[in-house]
This record gives sequence, structure tokens and C-alpha cells, in this order.
Amino acid sequence: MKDVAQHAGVSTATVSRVLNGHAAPTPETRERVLAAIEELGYRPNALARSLRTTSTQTLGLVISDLLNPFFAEIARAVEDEARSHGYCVVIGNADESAEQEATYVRTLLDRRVDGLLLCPATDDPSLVREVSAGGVPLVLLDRTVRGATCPVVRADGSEALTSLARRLVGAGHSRIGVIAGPPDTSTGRERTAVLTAALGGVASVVHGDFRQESGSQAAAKLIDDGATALVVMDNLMGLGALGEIRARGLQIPHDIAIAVFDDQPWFPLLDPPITVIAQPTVQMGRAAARSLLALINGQQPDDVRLTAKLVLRGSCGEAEL
Amino acid sequence: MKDVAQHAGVSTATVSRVLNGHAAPTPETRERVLAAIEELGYRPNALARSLRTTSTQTLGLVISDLLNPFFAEIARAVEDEARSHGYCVVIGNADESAEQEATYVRTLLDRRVDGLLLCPATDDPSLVREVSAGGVPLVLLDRTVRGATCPVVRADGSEALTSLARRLVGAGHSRIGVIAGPPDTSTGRERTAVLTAALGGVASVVHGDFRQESGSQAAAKLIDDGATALVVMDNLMGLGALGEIRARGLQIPHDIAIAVFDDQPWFPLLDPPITVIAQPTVQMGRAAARSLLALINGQQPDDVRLTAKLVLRGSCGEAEL
DNA sequence: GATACATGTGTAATCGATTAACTACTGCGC
DNA sequence: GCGCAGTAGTTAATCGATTACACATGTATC
Repeated sequence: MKDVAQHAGVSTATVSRVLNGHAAPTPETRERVLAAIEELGYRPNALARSLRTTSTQTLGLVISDLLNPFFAEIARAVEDEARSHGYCVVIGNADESAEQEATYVRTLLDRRVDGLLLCPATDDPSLVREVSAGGVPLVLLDRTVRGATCPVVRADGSEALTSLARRLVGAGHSRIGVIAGPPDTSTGRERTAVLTAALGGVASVVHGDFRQESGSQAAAKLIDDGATALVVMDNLMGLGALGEIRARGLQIPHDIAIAVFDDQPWFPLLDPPITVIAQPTVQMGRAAARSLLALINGQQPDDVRLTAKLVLRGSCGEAEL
Repeated sequence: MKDVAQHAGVSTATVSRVLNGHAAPTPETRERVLAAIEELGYRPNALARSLRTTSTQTLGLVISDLLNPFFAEIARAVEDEARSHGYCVVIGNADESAEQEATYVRTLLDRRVDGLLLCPATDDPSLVREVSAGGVPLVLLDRTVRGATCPVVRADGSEALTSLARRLVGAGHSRIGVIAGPPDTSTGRERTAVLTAALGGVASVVHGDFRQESGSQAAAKLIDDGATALVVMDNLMGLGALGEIRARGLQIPHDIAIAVFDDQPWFPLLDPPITVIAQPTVQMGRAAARSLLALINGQQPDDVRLTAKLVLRGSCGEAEL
């Protein structure tokens, strides 16, 4: 910057003003400065700028698993929304581990992100408290924690789950296996609670860990126990369950019905296509980013509750209903 | 930091020494400083540190599309490798747009990443030159550019493609449709060149844009033109092609054979399972990160060329061979 | 007891920007 | 010709760390 100033025959203050679009500099001075910048290929140091202004124009996003298309879509939406407001997004991959999650959150805080979006790995509120104590704007996404005091953005699947339950029971299923998320995540608990309530006693629940492998294992166990329908609470576990069904040579929906939480672009390619509860991932991501930006700007955004929708495709024997 | 120093009754220099594990401070002083840090909940400002040390312990990764599982896996692997060396990764999503790619690269440079991993959207070398001119360590991943002078990490599918071509021709296909990547990407051109050479005249090529939609369109066109086999050069376009096949009610492999570049966890679930050329994504990501770290440490890593493997599953009528 | 040397700590410059406070100049009215 | 307002630009403090150098103290050597 000093070089640019010298080159243009002005002071660094003037260069800075030109850079930041202040009113002061003469068009003629501005011209000279811009020429010098161009000539020297000068690019301002964002670190120095942020240090001085205490604003990094960056949001942190800590998600459980980048390989899960559900989170990838959310990440993508967050990024789009953030970019359209001049913010960057730094993504941290917690790998469904609370420890790694904490590490990433701290790293992002050390780098002074202007705000943080978090999909908490567990419902333990201590990390959230830590962030809030630091005064950093925080929005929770997809999952919440016990006693959360910050805005939360999530999708409500209650209606879809209830409707799904009615259909399954109506179709005569009397042993319905539920492959749920971990009981220490809000989504794991809530979705399961709603569904089992709606199923009224015909459900048996196995908890997985939101990973493919746990889906196969849970499916194996439930099928062994005589389940004639499976409801899987996450797309990766759904992948595992479908693999197990295929490995056993079972016919969907004749031998076993299946429905999965989270839609995937390849579900319609299966035979029969998979019935899902689709979450509005793009809207969730955008809404979360908007809430966070509002918080950063000193407003107090409300919680956002979007609706997940049941999409009937055939894997629950819809044709027969 | 001043507060911590005051609290511990020492100077900021001593606090800094304790923080950085210098030999100097007495165990007793160190103890006092650590206590003060603990008590005040102090966390060092990474921006200030980086400004002073000119090292951010951060790698930039600019990829074409986060929603493409191929790149998501790579990102994941890069991150793992980087983290194990104490580095963070900032991911930028170029969305297959050269313009957005350039924007991201510049943003990352402005933030003074210690090195950059790039999956170039086109083979135009100007952006690469710009980075090199800035003296920032750079490694290309998956794709290269014309006259690249930096290390490149990629997977070689020549052998797999040749072997696939032999099988298709051997199975009697005489009209083979190739859904290729954009001709201005190295992967788009090279894979197509190898395959068409091996097919020797029975191939007709349509270029897509590495997106699902272009896959369906290309498949539609090729099928209309009488293709009895499709080779798709990327998993998203493969998804589109499979959708088109399904929409037309064609049977795989009886009516049409298909093979896809890039494996996906759900390919084995289809009926028949999809034959693929699988790239070693995790190894590619890790190798790229290692090359970049080597470059940062002043070494001159060689290009890395991994091998993509043909995985026969049935969608090309392998049973009949 | 003076000299040299090691050791632990403090002082202050520095990284590259922003910006408040100040100075210099121009032009205008009386 | 003087004062005043307004504008364009400079000087220097600042953000929060690191680190070369200076300094004070304690120990070893002759």
C-alpha cells in the first residue's frame, strides 16, 4: 500500500479512501491512485483490514458431514445467500464428532468470523454457551440444543411423519421398524417421538448414527425381528437400509415397504422409486444465512420453521392404497 | 493479551512466549500466565498473529461444485490431510463458472492462504499464472490447464477406458454414445480422446457441462440417434442419463448398456448395478494436500498420477461376455 | 571483587490496513 | 486585505499479535 501511495504521489490514507469509496479524493487523484494500483498489481491485505475494522465479512458454517448430500445442499445454499450479501463462508466438517465440532468452532472464532452457523452434533448446550459468551452471533441449523437462546432454523416433519404413519398403518403393517438418529440429537429424538406416537405401538425403534453402515445394521436387525415396513430418518442410513434389503433379495414394497427422511436425486431411479419426506434444504440454508446476517446487523430474527413434505413414490406400496 | 499480561504481572512478550512454547519463561511464570489465560478465557486473535507471521495455516480449495459427490469426497480428503498437519481448509465453490472461480481465488489470496488447491473450470492458464505471479504455492487437482507449470494431481482413466471400449465393441455394440465433459476442460478432452480412439469409429460424442440436466439431454439425443450403449464421463451427467433411460422405459443392459465415470455409493442399488470407472478420490485429495504442503515447505513435489479402475457390475451386460 | 556469561523478562518496532485530527490551500464576501 | 468556510490531503494512533534487542539478575571463573 505504501508503494502504491508513493507511486501515485499521495499518502496511504488517500489510497485507503480511494479503495473504500470515500467522498474526499478528487476524481483526478482517484484516477492516479487506481492507475498505480493497476500497475503494481496491488491487492489489499484482508487480514490487516479485518484486524483494524474488526469485521471479516466471513461466516463460519460447522456441519456434521460434508459427504451427506443433505448438508452439502445446505452448505451450498448458505454460501449463495452469503455471497449475495458480500460475505464469504468458511465450512468446517465436524464428522458427527462433538470434539471435532468444538475444535472447529474455536478455530473459526479465533479467526474472528462475523457470525457462526452451527448444526450441533449433540444437544449439549455447552458449546453454544461458549460461543454466546464470546458475543459472536450464532444461529443453529437443522438441530437445536437444550435450552438454546439463539435463533434456530429447521424443518418440521411432524405432519409428514404423521401422514406417513397413517398410510403405513392403513396399509396393514403391524410391525414397523424405525431407524432413528442418535437419541442425543434433537432431530433424532423429535422425529422418532412424533412417528412412534402416530404409529401407536406398532413401532420398534433402533438408533443409528446418521451413517450408512448403521443403517444396514439397523435394517438387518429390524427385518430379522419381522418388520414389514421401515422408516429411515436420514438419507445415509437410508442408503444402508436399501443395501441390506437388496442384499437379502427382498422386493419393495411387496416384502418390505420403506420410506426415507431427506430426498435424494437418485431415489426416483430405484424400482420402485423411494417415498420420502423431503426437507427444503435450499430454503433452510438461505433462511439460516439471512437470520445470521440479521443478527450481525443487530436485529433479533425469529426462529424459522419450514415444513418437510411427504413425497409418495411407490416404495410404501402407495399404489395399493 | 494486554489484560492477560497485566493479570499475570508480566509483559505481553512473555505471554506470547508462553503461548508459542518458547524455552525462555520459567515454569513458574508459565504457570501464572496460563492461569491468567484460563481465568480471562483469553483466545489469541488469529488475524493479528497471521498479519505478523505472514502465515495463516490455511489452505484454499476451489472446486467446481460442492454438490457433486466426487468433489465433496475430494474436499473431505483434503481437509483430513490438512488437519493432520495443523492446517485448515477454506472451500470455495466455483459452480463450474470461470468467473466465479476467479473471484474466489482472489478472495482466498487476499486472505493470504498459505497455498491453493484448484480444480480449474477451464483450461485457460491465465488464472493459474496470476496466482503463480503472486508467488502463492499452487497445486492443480483433477484437471490441468494449458502449459501448467505447477504440480498436478489427477487420476488416469486411459487403461480403464480402453478396457471398457474393448468390452463394448466385443459385445457387438456398433453405435456407442459418449457423453463427454466440456471440451475446454482437460478431463473432458482427454477422456473422450482416449475412448473414441479405442472405440475406433463407432463412437458419437455429445459434450455436456458436468451437470445432471445436460446428461439427460445428451442421452436423449444419443438414444434417438440409435446408440445401444452409453459411456458417461461424470457422475452427475450419469444421473441425468439414467433418468432419461428410465423415463423412456428402456431396459439396462438389454435395450441400452451404460457405464459411468466416477463411482457412487448408490450405483450398486440399481438393477442392474452400474458399471463404473472408479476414481481414487480420497487418495487424490490426500495426495494433492500433501503436494501443496510440500510446496509450502519449499520442496518441489512431482506430479501425481493415480489410476482409475474399471468396476464391472452388470449395466454393460457383463454377464453375457 | 571484577569480569564474563547465561538466563529470564521487558521495551518497542513491526505487520498492513483504517480513520480521527490536523494542516494547507482555494475562493468568497465584506 | 482579512476572516471564514469548505475541500483535499497528510500525519500518526490504532487493531493484536511476534520478536530483535536491551536490560537486570545470578552464577562461574580467575
